[in-house]
Amino acid sequence: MKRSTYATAQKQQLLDFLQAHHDQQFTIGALADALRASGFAHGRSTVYRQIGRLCDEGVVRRFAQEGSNTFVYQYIRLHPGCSGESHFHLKCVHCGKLIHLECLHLAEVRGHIQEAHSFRIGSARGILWGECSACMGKGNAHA
Amino acid sequence: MKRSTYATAQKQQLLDFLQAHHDQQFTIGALADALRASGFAHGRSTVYRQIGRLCDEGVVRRFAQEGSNTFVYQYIRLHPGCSGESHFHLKCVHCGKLIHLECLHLAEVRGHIQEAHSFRIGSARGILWGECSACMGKGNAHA
DNA sequence: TTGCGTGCAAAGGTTTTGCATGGCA
DNA sequence: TGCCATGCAAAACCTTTGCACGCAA
Repeated sequence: MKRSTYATAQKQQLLDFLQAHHDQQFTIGALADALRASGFAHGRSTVYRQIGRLCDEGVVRRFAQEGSNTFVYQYIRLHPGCSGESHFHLKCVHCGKLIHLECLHLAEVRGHIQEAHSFRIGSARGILWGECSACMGKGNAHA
Repeated sequence: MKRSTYATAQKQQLLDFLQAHHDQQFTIGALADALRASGFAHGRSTVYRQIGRLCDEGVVRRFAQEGSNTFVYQYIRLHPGCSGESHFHLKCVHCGKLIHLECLHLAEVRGHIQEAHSFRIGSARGILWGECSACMGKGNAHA
């Protein structure tokens, strides 16, 4: 199911960078800057286009931050033995950190919601927003 | 903690409209149009400003839709006896419908995640995206 | 050699801001 | 009467698109 694709240096560098920082989120501008520093001159359009492709492929996810209207992007690490059903993400509102959860307790939740509430949580969509332990300590304000 | 505020017709109409359609989401443009039809000429800037205020107050929430870069807004109905702890939302990826859930089973989940995974789900942030029963029947494609 | 990928610049669309006017208190 | 809210228009911003060149296959 691979399309016609060329393996370009830009594409590889972008993917490498995202994988290396899989628990962080980046704006397009930040990505372009970071990659420029890596030695290649990445145009913004290219980053947009590559990111768009990665989003389509499900490798990267786009998030909206509260209070901002620029989107951030983040690599979604898919564990080899990930069942999907029991796979959830916790995402910190403050720092954007993404925590991957493989927990049977949560698999049960998915089933419960489907049966008791007639609602099917998408396998890649089990994301709960909240506050990570690091940010909890810093006394960040909002709920 | 109310600020200095004047009760204007526009403000009231906007809130009324959002409350009356609390399970639907709207773009700013759609809101402006709908309100214009209601007899008042709502300028876009005003809608933006009022919506922004409502978001700050927690009465309205802003969502980003996949594949679109315009935001949608939705009234968040807060039930009188809502504990917060057991209050979750299910939001349909397809139609945007927001289902309010008061379920003890989920309250337990919140506790579990906090204890076992050191992560605190915000009381107003327990939102799970998926597919509602109506859209499931329509055979909508994506996960 | 073919045609996709890239980068620049321009276009497109959404959201924010400045400023004069109008309406609530 | 004072001052916030409104609405128009312009500005600011992010994202997408057009086009010519470069590079992978």
